[in-house]
Amino acid sequence: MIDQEVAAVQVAVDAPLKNQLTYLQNENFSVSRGQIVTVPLGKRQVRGVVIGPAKSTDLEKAKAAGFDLKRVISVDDEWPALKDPFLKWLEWLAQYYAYPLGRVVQLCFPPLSKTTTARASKRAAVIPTVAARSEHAPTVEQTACIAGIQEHKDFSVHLVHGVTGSGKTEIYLKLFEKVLEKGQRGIFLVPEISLTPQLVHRFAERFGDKIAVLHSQLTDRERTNQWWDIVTGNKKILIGARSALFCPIEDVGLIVVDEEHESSYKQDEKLKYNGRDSAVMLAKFMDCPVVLGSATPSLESWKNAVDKKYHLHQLKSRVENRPLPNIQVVDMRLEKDLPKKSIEKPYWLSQQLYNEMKATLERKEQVALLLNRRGMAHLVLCPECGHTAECPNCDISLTLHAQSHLVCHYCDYHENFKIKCSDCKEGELTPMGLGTERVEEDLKKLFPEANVARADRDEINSRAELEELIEKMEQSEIDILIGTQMIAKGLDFPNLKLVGLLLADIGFNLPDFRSSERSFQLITQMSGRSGRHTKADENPGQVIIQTYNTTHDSLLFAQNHDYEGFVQNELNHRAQLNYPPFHKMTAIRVQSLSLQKVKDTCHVMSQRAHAAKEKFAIYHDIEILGPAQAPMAKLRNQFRYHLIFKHPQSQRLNQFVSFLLGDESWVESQVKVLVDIDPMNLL
DNA sequence: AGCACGCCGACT
DNA sequence: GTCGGCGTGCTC
Repeated sequence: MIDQEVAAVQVAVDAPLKNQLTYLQNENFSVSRGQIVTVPLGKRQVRGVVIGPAKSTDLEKAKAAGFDLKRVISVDDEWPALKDPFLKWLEWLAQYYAYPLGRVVQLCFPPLSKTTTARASKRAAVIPTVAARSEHAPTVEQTACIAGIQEHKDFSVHLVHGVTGSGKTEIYLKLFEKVLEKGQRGIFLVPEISLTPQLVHRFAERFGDKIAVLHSQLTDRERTNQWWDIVTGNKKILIGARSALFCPIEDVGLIVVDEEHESSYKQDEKLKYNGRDSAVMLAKFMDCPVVLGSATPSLESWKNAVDKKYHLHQLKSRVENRPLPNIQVVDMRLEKDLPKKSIEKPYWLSQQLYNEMKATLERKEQVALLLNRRGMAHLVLCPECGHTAECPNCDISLTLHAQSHLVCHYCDYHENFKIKCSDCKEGELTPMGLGTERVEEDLKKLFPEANVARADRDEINSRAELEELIEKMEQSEIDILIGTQMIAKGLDFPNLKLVGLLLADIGFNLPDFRSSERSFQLITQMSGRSGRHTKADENPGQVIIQTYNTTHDSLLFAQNHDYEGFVQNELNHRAQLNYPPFHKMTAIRVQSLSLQKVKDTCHVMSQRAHAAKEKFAIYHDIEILGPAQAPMAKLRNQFRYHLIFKHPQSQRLNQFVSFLLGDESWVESQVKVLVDIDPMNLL
């Protein structure tokens, strides 16, 4: 009697509802788990996924809440029903990331419906047609790595730690070849930024038209067509950014996550999932191997490898024994004491980097400079009264662009730059601090013969523009490239022999426990762009790091190419402070236009948290931090506070948070409470 | 998320 | 009078 069969189903509908809704079966047909259906919801009709038969308790609950059950309207037969390993994965996501299943499920649908007639498009083909290219024989290390992974055909996680230029992509290609031979399909996940034409080209050379690509710059029609190509099995390998995981592919034989350490795998709105972690779980449900690759693995993955949860495969040398670049550190504090040379050199450029640039350009080789800050000046300051121009909507100073515009990098606020100080009406606002725009301008004066190009979010807005830049770099039409972290990832230019990091300090002291790890990764990744194609007997690529803090751990270990030394050192710090990867973290963000409401809500939340911790033995070990102002205390006019919870087990933490937020009725109106599981960004 | 309802100020 | 702005509440 308890679980009596009733002619009703539970449906996850397209609405932000915590639970599934109960619907009666249609008299004319019967639906079951996984099927995509249309159901009535209020005055409209919405799409939903059938999760399973309703139990008598579900019916009673709905009746008690005063609902007259409605009927399923129709089955959407355009889409095949979601198969169980995949649906179970979606359920895991909803549960783990505390997000309504109905909203998670909606990510599995393409934006448009299936096309019946192909229309001619003027846009370039999504997948280029390219000639096959002969491949290099794999190195001993590569062969060992491939063999080590191929021993496993069931679920297993492999961490491939290979220095920059060690040929990780070749390993992925070989592994995918085997997947195709077995008639299975594969997923290749990359951070959005490194999903470049170069990469797609490389896969197209090997697999011809068997690949599909999903990224944010496709039109809705292109995206829909790529989606169907891979779902129907017309195409076999899906290359995509994190959202590609939601493509309901069957018979997956391998998932590869490249640059697994990248924080951009974490989505920081709506469903705040981590693409890397979700890929590992998907592989688990699909029961296939998953490969995580990086030159600088995240501490989370590294610890899993050390603990033998992941299989570790290391590549310690570059292909063809090409040498690793030579890294020098320049102390910028000593620069101002150097005797003045005849040449008028900008203050941000050290003598050493200037000399190397000159020599490199004379050899007709390329230079890339990294400065992780856009604009002309990072802030404008009145020397008379100390007033700085700040964004009225955010807790941040305005950046000067093109000598005329003050821009906020966090919202769309901008105003004209007026020299006269608006505060004391006396002083003149002076540009301070360096940005890529300023560097570009100075470089053009300093090296008038050289072609200088800039790559940052202001200059490169589309895939086409990035493609054009890459093309110019490959053709050596650019001599000096100045860019933000946009240029640090995945790019491979044979003639690039000198890399300069202008201000390595940016990021060393951000109020985020991952700032050292991020700095180490950025320095290592950027250094890895230098001299990738120098032969074993040639001079290695050069890297010059300018800094005011020459003794920072990230710098010293990066200089010696000592990843393992860095992680060991950093793991010790994290262990002492109970930070990830030792403890799991969950952040609860509270935001509102009213500062008082934010504070009040945090206060109540904190009391509830402490009460639960005291009352229940299972929660005694939960660590509660805050409430505190978020480091960006005001953003887009919203005040922001957060609470952070830590515990060694994610399951216990999850339980605690759902207990805290199960009933949100006490939260005042106009206050937003957002949960971030495994946050990557505490700003 | 949508969609309706209801309360207020502004305009024919 | 009524049109339309948005804050609030509800959906099996």
